[in-house]
Amino acid sequence: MQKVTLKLIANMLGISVATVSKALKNYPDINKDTKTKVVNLAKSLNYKPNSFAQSLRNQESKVIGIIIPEIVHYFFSNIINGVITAAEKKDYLVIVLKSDDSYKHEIELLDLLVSKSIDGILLSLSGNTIRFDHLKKIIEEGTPLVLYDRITRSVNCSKVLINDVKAAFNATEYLIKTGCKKIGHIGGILKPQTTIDRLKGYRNALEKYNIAYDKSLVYVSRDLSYQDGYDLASEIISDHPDLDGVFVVTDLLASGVLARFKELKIDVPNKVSVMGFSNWFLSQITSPKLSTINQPGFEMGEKAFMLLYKEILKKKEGIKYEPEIIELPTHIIARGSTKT
Amino acid sequence: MQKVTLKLIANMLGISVATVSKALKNYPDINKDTKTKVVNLAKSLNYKPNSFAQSLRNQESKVIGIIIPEIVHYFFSNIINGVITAAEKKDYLVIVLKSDDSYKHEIELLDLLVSKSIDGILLSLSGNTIRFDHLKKIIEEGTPLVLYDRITRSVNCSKVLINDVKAAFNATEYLIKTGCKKIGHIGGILKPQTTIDRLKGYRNALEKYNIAYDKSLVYVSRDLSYQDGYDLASEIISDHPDLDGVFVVTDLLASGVLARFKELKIDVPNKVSVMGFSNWFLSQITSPKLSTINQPGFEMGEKAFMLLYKEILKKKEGIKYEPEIIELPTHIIARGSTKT
DNA sequence: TTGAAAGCGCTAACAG
DNA sequence: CTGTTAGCGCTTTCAA
Repeated sequence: MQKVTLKLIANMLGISVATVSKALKNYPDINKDTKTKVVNLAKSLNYKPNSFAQSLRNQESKVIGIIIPEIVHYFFSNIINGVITAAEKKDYLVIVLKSDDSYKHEIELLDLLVSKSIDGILLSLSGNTIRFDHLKKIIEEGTPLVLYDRITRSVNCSKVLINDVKAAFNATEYLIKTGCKKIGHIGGILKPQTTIDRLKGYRNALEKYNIAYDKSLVYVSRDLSYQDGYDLASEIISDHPDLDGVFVVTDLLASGVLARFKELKIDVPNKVSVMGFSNWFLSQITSPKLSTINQPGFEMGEKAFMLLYKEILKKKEGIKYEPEIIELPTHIIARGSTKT
Repeated sequence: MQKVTLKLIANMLGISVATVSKALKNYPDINKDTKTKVVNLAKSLNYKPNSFAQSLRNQESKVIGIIIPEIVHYFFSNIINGVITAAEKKDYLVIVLKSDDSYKHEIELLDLLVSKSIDGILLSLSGNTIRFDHLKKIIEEGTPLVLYDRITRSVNCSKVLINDVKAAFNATEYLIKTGCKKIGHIGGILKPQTTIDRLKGYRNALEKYNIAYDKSLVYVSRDLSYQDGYDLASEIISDHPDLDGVFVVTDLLASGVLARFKELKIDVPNKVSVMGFSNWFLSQITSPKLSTINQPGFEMGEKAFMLLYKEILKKKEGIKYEPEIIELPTHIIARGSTKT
């Protein structure tokens, strides 16, 4: 099948390639007749510009890349969904890559994306990224980069995030205000900043209400899995039989806690209240339903893309771009796993 | 920042662009010394070939596209995960697009992908796609296309699927064998073939065990949502108080059914057994845990990519490719929502 | 063993 | 209003 190029059209019409190109691009200095002729022929031949040639010429691909720690993950898929939705509106395509929470892999993927000359990159740090030279390099080389969710303060670029300290503070405060006195915390080792911030919020709340911080009430989950929540629930309750509340760093983990408590016939919320974090879908179907903090994934994806898009435009126009940081609001969703 | 091209390297070394290109590509007819010099300089300058120029020359992009009905969806994200994982091993990047179950949108996206000259397309039909000319056109135009999960028999291309009839038959048979006599079915209106096939499997099983098919026992969900399952559960049990089993077309829907039955104090599985389909993660955390059919999403994604990859290679070599169809096995996962 | 030249398809400055 | 020309960066044939 003969492929349709500007040249072909030009030859058929006996005019030059340049004229055809201009006619198709609505240049003002083209005869109306010529233009109609070209446009019609192009349409009837089903002409599609060769995007490689265009990209080569224009130095832009209309493709961005997103690197995400995990794909099968309620919160992260919401982010992807937000990004794809926003990107589509601006005629951008999205290449999705997963870091599997590996620092090394993250470096490789970033490199891969840069070598493909995508127009920009959206990144949520792997749970094991501790140095940031690879990010700085990318920014220096001129590829727009926006961090979302798992960010770092050490790199100067646009970011979309929630205030984990504040959100965790609110979660813990809610437990206190609904009558809990001995509140545990199950955190994670991954996601450095996030985890640290949520623990901090938990501590801040205790402090504000004059509850002494007890290190033995803080547990650490290896992998934030359902199973791990299940196991840690046994531990925490046998270590602290008088526990009456627990703030869990993520809903999946919290649902494991809930399941184990149920088996142990521990009354939730009357004996122990459980507060999750993220508002995953599954928090609506546990029994009792899980109280949690809403973490707006879709919106985070949308905003992250918009920041990146703005930066791409500025870059094209040769204007310096000042990084922006967007903090998305969170709020408590009270359900059956906490007292009223 | 000066960008590193073959030309730059050639100038620095006082040799020609062609020689540099060949040296970097391990051509046999290059002087060893020249080669080392080139390779070293390229490395020290951190040379990255311009992928647009390469694509333009070589007519290949090493990028494929996948169109999926929904992003935030346990089964589908597993598929995406499988595709991305397999693609990465072969140095392919994956553009992810969602059709939102819209036929019109599906056509547009396909068009978009083709115009970007990606190397191949993976597609799961939207729930509203009833004509297939757009697919045939793509195949004719020479873009490799592989259908997965929601396929159609009307298009001659490679496919990866499960046998929905058989799987639904097994599911229903399992209910019968564990003592259910009056078995309902909750199906969907979307996913034409899948839905139809699962209903068929249900009917086949009834027939085999001489249970009369009763149309009034078959319910249709609009959107396969949790809420819809919840609502339909009320309906089915009030219409048929003596119901003792129900085969539900998807786990999410089934979990809604389970929740409603629990509220109504209907003993699952002793009064009514519930069988889901897909083995979503959430089926492990309902109470009781949901018995279901395992649908291997990750593997489906992997296989779909491999078929596409084979086809892309064949196309490059100019060899005709015969479509292949891979049927993935499914099996019953018996949990607490069915009798033993 | 090397390099000149052509060309992938498109765009844009400039001349006519 | 139209066409010529140059060039984006790379690959490959063919001649030297």
